[in-house]
Amino acid sequence: MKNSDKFISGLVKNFKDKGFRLTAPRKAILDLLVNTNEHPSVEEICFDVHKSYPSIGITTVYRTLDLLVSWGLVHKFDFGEGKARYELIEHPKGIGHHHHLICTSCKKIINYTDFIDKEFNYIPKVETRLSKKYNFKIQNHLIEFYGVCDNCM
Amino acid sequence: MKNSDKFISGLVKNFKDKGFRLTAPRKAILDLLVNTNEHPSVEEICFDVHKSYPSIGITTVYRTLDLLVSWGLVHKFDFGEGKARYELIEHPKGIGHHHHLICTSCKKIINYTDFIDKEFNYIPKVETRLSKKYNFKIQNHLIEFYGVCDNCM
DNA sequence: ATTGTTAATGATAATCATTATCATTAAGGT
DNA sequence: ACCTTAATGATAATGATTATCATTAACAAT
Repeated sequence: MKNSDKFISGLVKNFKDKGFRLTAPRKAILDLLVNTNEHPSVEEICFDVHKSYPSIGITTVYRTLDLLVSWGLVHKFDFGEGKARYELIEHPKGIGHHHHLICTSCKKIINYTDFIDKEFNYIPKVETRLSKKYNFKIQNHLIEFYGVCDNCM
Repeated sequence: MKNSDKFISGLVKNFKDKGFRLTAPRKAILDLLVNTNEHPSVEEICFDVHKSYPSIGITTVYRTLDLLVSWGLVHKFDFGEGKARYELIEHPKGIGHHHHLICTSCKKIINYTDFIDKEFNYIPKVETRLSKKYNFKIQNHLIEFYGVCDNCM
């Protein structure tokens, strides 16, 4: 069994366990999310899914993503483009968890994944503390640094 | 001289130094930003500024905020409401720098400001490292934890 | 396997934040 | 006081997201 199939099974299970129906458009959307390394927008997801499931409607893409986001399985990004971008939080073969440097001038986004040890230790400790204090089940985090890039200085 | 006046002077200087004109609507918007503890939306800013400067147009609010964001003086937040919210990055009397816990189910936002020592040490170290590595001048950061709150569990 | 219930879909229209346009106004140097 | 030109604000245009609703199809019960 491919690694990505395992992921899809897990996602599918989520739908069933929560009493939602497992439909063809939902499967097609999940399949796309598992097989991309990007942060696709709704429009891009719709365009791509259209290849395997031509009758896909954009409304369904919005609705399916909303579900996945509310279950903490997908993260919804806003990079200031006026539209959202989406990414599976646990990704079978993606670029993996990453943080961003965002240039406030030209909007360029730099992904970085080369965390130092300090960074690995920091997050779990803070998460444990906050979870307890606020009785909040943390599923994901977003760390972004804003500033001025090379070209814009 | 009031603390908030000092801040406004600094902001004003920014406009002059960069060759932008210091106009009444811009002054009114700065004044509002300095005197709020909220994360106001464009609509809210427009409404409030209208009291002191009734002819304010919403376009000017957008334009002024864009300038301040591009200079790294104001942070533009997206809390998933379909509209942006804004806050002065260095605030004379605000709630101060804070991070967020965001419930992906009901969208509730919890601010927390009680950082532990580890958290104080972590950020500057990472910023120094990233600044050097990517030749990027960091002005601000955003740390958000996503999950499920008390009520939604 | 067939049926019945009802959630899910997708075309379309509606909404709403943001951006573009452009004639008019006013900042700030001369 | 005048001039140049950036800034303004009313309005229209755009574009992402959401609401509506008749139709379709999942899947539990038979």
